[in-house]
Formats: sequence, structure tokens, C-alpha cells
Amino acid sequence: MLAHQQHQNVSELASLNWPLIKKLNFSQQLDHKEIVSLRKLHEQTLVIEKHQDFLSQNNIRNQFIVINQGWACRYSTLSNGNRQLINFYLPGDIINPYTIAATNGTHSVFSITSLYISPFDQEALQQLLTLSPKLDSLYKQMICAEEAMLAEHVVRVGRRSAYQRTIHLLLELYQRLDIIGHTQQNTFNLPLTQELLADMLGMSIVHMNRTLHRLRDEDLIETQSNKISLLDIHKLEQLAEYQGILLDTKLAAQG
Amino acid sequence: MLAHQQHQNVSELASLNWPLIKKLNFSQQLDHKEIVSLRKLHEQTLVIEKHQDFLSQNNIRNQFIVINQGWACRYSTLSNGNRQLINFYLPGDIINPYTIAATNGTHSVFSITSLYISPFDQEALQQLLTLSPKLDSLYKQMICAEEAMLAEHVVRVGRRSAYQRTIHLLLELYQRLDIIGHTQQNTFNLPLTQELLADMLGMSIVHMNRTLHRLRDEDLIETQSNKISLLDIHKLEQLAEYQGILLDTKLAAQG
DNA sequence: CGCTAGGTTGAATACGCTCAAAGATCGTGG
DNA sequence: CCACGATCTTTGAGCGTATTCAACCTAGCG
Repeated sequence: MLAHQQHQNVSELASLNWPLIKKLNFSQQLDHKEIVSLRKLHEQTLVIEKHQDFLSQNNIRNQFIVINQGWACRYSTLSNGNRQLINFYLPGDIINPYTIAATNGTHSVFSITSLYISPFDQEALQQLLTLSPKLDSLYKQMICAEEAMLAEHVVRVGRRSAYQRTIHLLLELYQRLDIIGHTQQNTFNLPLTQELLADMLGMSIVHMNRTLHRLRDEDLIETQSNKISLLDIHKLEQLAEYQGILLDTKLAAQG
Repeated sequence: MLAHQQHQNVSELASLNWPLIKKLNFSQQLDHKEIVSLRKLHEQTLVIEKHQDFLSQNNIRNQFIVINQGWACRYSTLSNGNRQLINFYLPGDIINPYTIAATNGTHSVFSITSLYISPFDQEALQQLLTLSPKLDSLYKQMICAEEAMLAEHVVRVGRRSAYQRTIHLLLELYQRLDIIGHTQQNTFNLPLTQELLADMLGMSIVHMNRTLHRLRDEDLIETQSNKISLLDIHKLEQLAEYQGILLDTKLAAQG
């Protein structure tokens, strides 16, 4: 995975505190004008306490939301109490309220940690993309990457063993966090309980615990409080057949 | 589920032989001009034989593809031979080659039956959406619905029993096929082997067989050759907690 | 008529679940 | 600063859903 790129000046460097801008800049270096337009999406900021269902059937306000800090997730709960997490929203990710709404009220979005977010209108985004073909292309690329991760999640949950699933998810999180500079060496902050991990991977808490234990025993991971270290990424990638998502693809354009 | 809508004249009626147009017209009635623009996406048509990997790492041509007839699927194969289907492409669906590419070559698209397809350039689509806000909105709605179905697929595979999974998928297929007029009463053509169904739902062929058998024993479904009938949709929806996807949502606009 | 792909059935096994209970950790208030 | 409660983690044991292996059946097609 690539090292972080260089930047021109202090003002732009400060803009990279906005993880969305940092993420897009990682894909393809942004110029001053593009950074300025992207900052406009962050004009409004607000805080959401942790453990809140802040987006569901009841309170959809037709605004897009970019995560500036913290983790959230989309999930669905079945009548027997079973919960399945669908995806994580990490800093720099954009929540499209219409995909939540399209499921007829069965999906909600939940703040795993406290959140700093910026809601914005769809028109603001649309305008920005219309004015800059490069941002338009990068945005589409981002959507494709998200779709691809969701597709990989299906494969993970459908056909991988609990052991592989766990490794695969950890590697994906590592890759995503690395892009926004949220890793130190092979270590990153993982604000998930084993219950959340289990609900993401479609397994029980007990088995999640045993799987993590096994990974620790095998010296593949190390955990302390909320920190997790991947001790042998190459081996983990082989074990889980992790290929990675093309987040910085050189593909021409997307739709 | 809604009845099919009325149409103005013979020419437009003929256009509804193109399932993409029929599907969009189902969401929101199209006028003559919109139908004409959509027909332009169908200028080129070609046939693909069944059981072909016609889109994979090797042969991505950066063209979008609309399915006019037949079924295809996106899938991934693991090194142990396990295969997971990610989604079905039915008539009227559009394949975005960039989402396939974003998975770094792990996903391919396969023709389940022989196919009639129309490839088109992304620019053609872009132009059409720029000129018509209504089509733009409908297209985004379609993308959201697809994303929502993929998300529901995660839930299905992750947290539902084999029995519920099977029912849930059958209901979703029924809903999608109904929109393009590919159902007769509660019956539709299901060109899937039990192996494909099993690979879609993350289960073994043997268990797929037993589950279908149980559904037949319980008088919930009836099969003959490739036809399947859902004998009590209401009960099936309850059993699987099927909520349906909002394919004809009245939501304002999407991104 | 025989081949092949797909469907069906039985039996043994296993992966992961449920139930249950005991530790550990963290935040909070006394 | 300690104690307490709540949440999260860990461990054991029994069980069940779904898998694997293996064989046989059926239908369609050359």
C-alpha cells in the first residue's frame, strides 16, 4: 500500500484533516480549487453521541452525511433479535440516505463511537461534481469501491470460514484506515466489541471470541484495549485470500 | 405490488419490449422523448451464449451493458473451489464494469442462460442523464435499489436460516420479474440449477435440495422443469420476513 | 442407447451455536 | 479513591444445522 503523498502548502495540509479530502487526494492528487470545493461540503458540522440510531425510517432528512471522525455502521435486525451489520462508515465515508430508505425501513445507521459529521444537500454535491470532472470521476470511483466492498462482504459471509472471515475483515479495515492515516505501523484503533464484530461477520459472540483467541495464539494479531496489531500482514493476506479493493485505481472513468 | 401502467400508443408500447425501459417506466411513467433517448442505449445488440464468463479481469472493455433477455450473475470463486454468487442480472439490469474491476479481478460475470445484451459507452449514459433530470433521478433510484438489494443479500446470507434464505430470495426474484412482466400469476421462469441457488445463498447443493423439498412438502412452492410457482406469497413473506425493495419509491432525488 | 448434467437420498461428521457461568474492565458516583 | 454496576470478555459443555461423502436416480440430448 502506498505512502501518503506530498502536499503543497500549509492551508492545503490543514484541509487534509478532513478525511474525505484526504481519501480523495490519496486516489488522485487534488489541486487547490478542488480542495476548496470539497471543503464547502464540510461547512456544517455536528456531533452525534455514541450508540445512537441516528438514521432510520423515522428520521431521514434527505441529506447526505460525511463522517469526519468516529465509526458508524448500517445494520438490520430480524424479529428473533439477530442483527447483521452491513457495512462500516469510517472517517471520510459518505452516507447516502437514499440507499437506507430503499430497504423499506429495515436498515438503520448506528453510531459506534461518538461522531463528528457534516450533513450536506445532494444539490451541493451534484453541483460540485458537475463543475469538476475530476471530482466527478473520483466520486464515482469511490461509489464503485464501496459497492465492491459490499460485494466482497457477501462472499466473506457466504463462503468463508469464521477464521477467514475475521482475518479478511481486519485486513479490509486496515487498508481503509491506512488511506486516511489512521494506522501506526501495523496497528490501528478498533472501536468494536466482539459482539459488533460477530454481528458484522454473521457469527456468534462466543465463536468470535474463540476465533480472536486463536489468532492471538497463532501470533497473527495482538490486542490491547481498543488497539489491534496485525503481526504478519502477508501471512494474513494469504490465509484469507485477501486481494484488497482498488481504492486508488487507475481506471479511466466510472458511472 | 402494483399493476402495470397504461401507455399512450403503439410505438411506445413496442419500446416496452426493452426491459430497461419497461422497468424505468414502472417507477415513473416516461414520456415520448425519454423513451426515445433510452432506446439509443439499445442501438447495438449482441448475443452471448450461455455458460460464458463474458466479463472478467481479462476482458473488461469499459462499456456498460444492459441485459435485454436472459439471466447473468456476478460471482467470486475461492481457492478451495467454493463459489459465491453476488447478484443476479435480470432483463432490464445494467452491468457497471467498473464495480467488477474494483474488486481486483476476483469477481466475474457469467451468463446463466443465453443473453441478448446491449453494450453502450458511459458517455452515452452520462449525456442522457444530463439532458433529462427525470431519467437522472430514475437512474440514481435504480442504483440505490441495487445497492439495497445487495445489502439485503448480506443480511440474508449472514443471519437467516437456510429455509428463510431460500424463501427470501424467491420472493425478491418474483418482485423483480413482476416489474418487467416476466411472471404469470404467481409463477415465473427460474433458469437456475440447485447448484446456482446454493452458491447464491451460501449453502451446499444437498441442503439446497432438501430445503426446496421441504417447501414443496409444505405446499409453499411448486416446480416443474424451469417454472416455479409461489403458492402462498403472503405466508412466504411472513416466514422470511420479506419486506421488499422500494423499486418504485416516491423519494425525491438520489445521489 | 449411452452419456452427461442435474436432482435426490442416506449416513457420518463438523463447524459453529446456544446455554450457562465466571472473569475482567471501565465508567461513575459516593 | 474505592466500590459498585454495567458492559464486555472468556471458558466449558452439549447440541443442532448444515456439510461432506457417496451412491443412485432422472431427464435431456447426441
